[in-house]
Amino acid sequence: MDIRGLNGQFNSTLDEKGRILLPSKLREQLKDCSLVLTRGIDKCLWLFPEGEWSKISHLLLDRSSLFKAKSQMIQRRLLAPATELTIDKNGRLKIPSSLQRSAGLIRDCLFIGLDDHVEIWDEEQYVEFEEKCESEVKDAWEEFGDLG
Amino acid sequence: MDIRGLNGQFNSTLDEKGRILLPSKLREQLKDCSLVLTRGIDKCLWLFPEGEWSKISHLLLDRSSLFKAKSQMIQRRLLAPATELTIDKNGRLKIPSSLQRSAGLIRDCLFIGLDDHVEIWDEEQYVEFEEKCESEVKDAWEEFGDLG
DNA sequence: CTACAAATTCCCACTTTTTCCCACTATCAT
DNA sequence: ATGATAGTGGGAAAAAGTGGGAATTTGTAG
Repeated sequence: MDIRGLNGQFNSTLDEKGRILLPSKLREQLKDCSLVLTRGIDKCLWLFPEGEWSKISHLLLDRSSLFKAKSQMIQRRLLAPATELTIDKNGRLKIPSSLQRSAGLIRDCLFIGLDDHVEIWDEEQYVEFEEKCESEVKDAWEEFGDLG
Repeated sequence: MDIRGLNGQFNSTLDEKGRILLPSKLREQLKDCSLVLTRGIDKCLWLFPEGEWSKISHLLLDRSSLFKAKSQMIQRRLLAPATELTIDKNGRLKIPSSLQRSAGLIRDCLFIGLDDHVEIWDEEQYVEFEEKCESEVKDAWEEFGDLG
């Protein structure tokens, strides 16, 4: 199914068994979708409704070739780690341990809605990342204004 | 048999006898195929379902010539090391020691599904390789976005 | 051709991880 | 209070993963 309008920022904690509660607002929006989780471009995970993900993955696969180093790398980095998730009876997701590690998830996490997908960050990692980007945000904002 | 849609990223360990467990999801997908293992282009091994491998190997042979140094090189590097594997009763593969050496497999390994084949990396080698490629991935991703 | 060592295969047993359920607490509105 | 939703934790069965001994094959030197 195709979902848009995912938004909001929520805290949630990962337990020792690698489970994390999907915040209720997101759960509400996503309850009828299959979900796909994969590594994001930054140090986070991306959670997609299956419909949105399949658009992206097909586009990538169509353009990829065993003979092109770049497309192989994109496949390794984004397509391969993708895994289908289900929401358990308590509304939680099980994050595979390899994905926990790649995003550096420890315990306190952040869900960030980005319209067609949701990012999952380790809270500490995210604060760090945001600081690092603060100056870039200002530049990006000015640049953005020039386009209008 | 012809298999597509191989994906996922899995850890597995090579034991002292050169055996490695094929992760259960891949095992499920590959249980009815003969498998071919050969050296990959990067420092890894390539595991192909026989059907996909035969496409590739024929393609390579068709384009190659005794008189061209490059095609001889490709034959030596990719076709010659190819060996047929079987899955044992416990779901493991026996990796010939020459292939272990060429990919630098020690103990902790990574299986990476790439649609029509699976790569087998030494974990440490892969982490190193990925770091080296991280910026390239970001560029490729932006480029990809411009096409959509 | 035989005898011995090395390597491979087969099989069993153990450990770890994952999955499925259920129980408990907290908060809020009725 | 009471019942509903949100959030946490943990036990136990099942599945996945790991190691190693014994049997069998292979290869080699006498």
